[in-house]
Amino acid sequence: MANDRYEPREIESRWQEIWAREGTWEVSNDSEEVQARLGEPEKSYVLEMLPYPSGEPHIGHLKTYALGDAIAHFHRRTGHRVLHPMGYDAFGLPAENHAIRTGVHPRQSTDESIAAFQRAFRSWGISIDWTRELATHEPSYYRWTQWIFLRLLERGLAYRKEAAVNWCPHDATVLANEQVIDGRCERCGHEVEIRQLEQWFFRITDYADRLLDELDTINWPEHVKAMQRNWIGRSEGAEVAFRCEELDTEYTVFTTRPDTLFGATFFVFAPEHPDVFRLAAGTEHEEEVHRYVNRALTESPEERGAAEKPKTGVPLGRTITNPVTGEQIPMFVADYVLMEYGTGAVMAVPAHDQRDYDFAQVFDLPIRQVVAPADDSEVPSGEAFVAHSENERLINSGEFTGLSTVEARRAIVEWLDRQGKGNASVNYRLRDWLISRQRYWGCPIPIVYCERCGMVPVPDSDLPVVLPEVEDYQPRGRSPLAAAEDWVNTRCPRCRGPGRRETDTMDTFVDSSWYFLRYCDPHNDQAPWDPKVLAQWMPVDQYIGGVEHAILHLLYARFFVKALADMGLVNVQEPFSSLFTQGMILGPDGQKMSKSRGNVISPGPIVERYGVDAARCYILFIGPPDQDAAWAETSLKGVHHFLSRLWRLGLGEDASASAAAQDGAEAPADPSGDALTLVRKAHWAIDKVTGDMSGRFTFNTAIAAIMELVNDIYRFPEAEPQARRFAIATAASLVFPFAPHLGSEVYQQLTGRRVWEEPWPDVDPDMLRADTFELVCMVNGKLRDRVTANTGAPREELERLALESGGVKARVDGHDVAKVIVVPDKLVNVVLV
RNA sequence: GCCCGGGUGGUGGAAUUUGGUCAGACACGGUCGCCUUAAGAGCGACUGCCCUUUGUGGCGUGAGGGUUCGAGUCCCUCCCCGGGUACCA
Repeated sequence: MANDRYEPREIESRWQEIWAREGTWEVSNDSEEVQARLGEPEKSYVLEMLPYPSGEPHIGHLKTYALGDAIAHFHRRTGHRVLHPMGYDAFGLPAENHAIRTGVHPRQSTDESIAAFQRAFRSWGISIDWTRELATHEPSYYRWTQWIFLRLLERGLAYRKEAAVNWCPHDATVLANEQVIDGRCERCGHEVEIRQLEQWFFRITDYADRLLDELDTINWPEHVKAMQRNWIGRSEGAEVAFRCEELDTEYTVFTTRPDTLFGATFFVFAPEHPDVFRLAAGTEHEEEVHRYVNRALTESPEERGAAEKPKTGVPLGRTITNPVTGEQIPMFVADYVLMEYGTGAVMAVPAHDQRDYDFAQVFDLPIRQVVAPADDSEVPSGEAFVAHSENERLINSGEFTGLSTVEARRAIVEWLDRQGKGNASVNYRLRDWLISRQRYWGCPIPIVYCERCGMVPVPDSDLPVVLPEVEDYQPRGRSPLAAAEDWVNTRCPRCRGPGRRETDTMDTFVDSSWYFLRYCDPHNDQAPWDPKVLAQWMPVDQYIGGVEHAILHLLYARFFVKALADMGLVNVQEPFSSLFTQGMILGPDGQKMSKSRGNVISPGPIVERYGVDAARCYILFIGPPDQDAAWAETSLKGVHHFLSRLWRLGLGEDASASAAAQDGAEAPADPSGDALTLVRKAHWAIDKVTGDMSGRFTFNTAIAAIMELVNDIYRFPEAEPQARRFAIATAASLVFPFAPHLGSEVYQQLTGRRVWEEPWPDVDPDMLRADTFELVCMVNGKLRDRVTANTGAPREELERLALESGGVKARVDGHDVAKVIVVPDKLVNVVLV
């Protein structure tokens, strides 16, 4: 033996080589015939969110893939055929911005980064089926992104319109609503402007109800579902038409509180509302309205959105009729009303809406209470009465007075309906998905504009529309592709006349909205996938990724799958049956890792020094994986120490290899003494680890259980060798999903076999219970004695044992016993009067 | 404001599934010892707080109340921290 030190890198590269050479983690798409013959072992599709290849992988990647890999290994060894593929989300702004700075083509920097990720994944020993690898910037992939775009276009789910859109002046491109955080670009942090532009959209709003309702069918963390519900923002209410007699026009508003209609004492338009100028024309306020609107439009969304700022607005100098009271109520324009939500106009009920109340105060407008608090309490002055319970009743509301707010909602909507003045309605916060980007490094939109035929889709047979080479990536308010004249000028696919290509590219979230489907059938060049093959694998059984994608990616992917399912191309309604969102690894200072803070931990040197098994185990041991955790190198050393101890146990057994060959690592038939203790501990560990892997993914306690097993093996050096070998082999087998190299190594030392080919160990339930236990004897809830009792002993016997025990007896004598609580196999509590 | 999480030793965290003793598993850090020429590694013991009563002692899971024979765990009120979201009518 060269030395007796644990040398992880040697062990790790040896096993990695075997897995690469033998393609251990590859799975095939079986024909139906083969499937029938195999008797259909259950499939399991385990997937981590694909990485965005930029620079080198960081420690967060290691966490994601260590988590997914542990689950994949566990599923394999519990009898599943596991699909565990890998790919790269290769288009996107960072590579392009890098190109602008350095002149290096985005393809080159992206491919270099992909190579770095590939090296990392191999050196981390992640069990990937490399035959299914893909990257979204390859024409063989984005050909089908374009194909899907055309299918959406055919169904009216992709469309072009001019709209007020979010524009990032720094990145010189438009952004989806989901990509604007607090009025700023999620990528570069610059304040977003609003521009009127003609852009491509996906009609995700058509799916709002299904995206909402079908959240109930999937096993996702509740907070992620809540975020999606919030984002979709479904509100039930009514549309109510208000008539302006003076100008003979009608304006509809959306309200969630039709029951307060009698309290509507004025009416407000958003500054962007197209009729504002027309309404003000010829009134004394005309000029003031123009000034106000112009100022409002130049304010950034952030300035305007400040909730605490005092209400401002201007009267339009005209009135409109409240449809239930017939009153003429004044109209205003005010920037607290948003054009993007509802109809861009609201009925104002100052008594029952805080914003309307504040506005009414500024303009001294009437405030008419129409709902009475249930308990007749006074409404605090300066506040609108907005709280509502089932018991509140209407006042000052004509024939509806006395109804509860719930009844009134229905009754007033019915009345409006009969009068043709309104109807029940549902409103959403969700907007259609804006997918155009005025940038180079993305998937070209397969559209040609022809003077004669108009907008013409590129035929399927001409796909892919390949991204051309350009000299200058600098965005100048139009896509850099516009400069590629040879590419832009083309023939119209319909009339063969001159045409010009669409020069915007697609949002990269389009690329990643369907990659999990392509993994199922990655080499198909006739279709994006064969629906029959897809049905073998979809849905993804376990999806793993960061919570930062809770809305964007996860909502878009769900929309894609539903749309594709409606076309008959996909067999499921939801892409990801179960979702696990992992927490971040923070720097040693407890702060988010960042170059500027100088607290970045790179996986490379860590793996070099301690081995990847130690790094992976440490990341999982640090705490529950869905929580954030600060990096602590000393703790990593502790895990390395544990792995060394396990490794040395394997080494010790190697010396007695002849014995190992005879009885392998079977548990001894009838152990006793220390041997029994060890065998029992091993089964306890199997039970604990299996439970942790199946439910909440609390790998930290699973690893702690294996640590306890290893500690016990050290504690009983004299135990019968066969029991020791069983315990060591069990520890190796259990640690394999977390430390696959060491697990393989130690297991092979003991048994000569490959641990990943072995089924997951079975628990012997008899070994989980001891024959006797310590019966806790309490008096009035205080511990007074312990005695040994037989497991499974009847209540009467336990009660007798407790009452006879010295500590109890001394306190019970001379008192009356009120009752005796017996918890089988645990305790007896004697309650005195 | 609203919606989710969460608050346990010097530190990360266990125990929350089903209310069941002794809270604090497993680690980190610390103290002491063994081994070693030394260092490292390794091995072992101790490590919530308090006490002029060292005891089958007292106190202890953000604060206060409650239910119970029994509460970190359930209920109520409140405080604090993290995340999401917001003039959404």
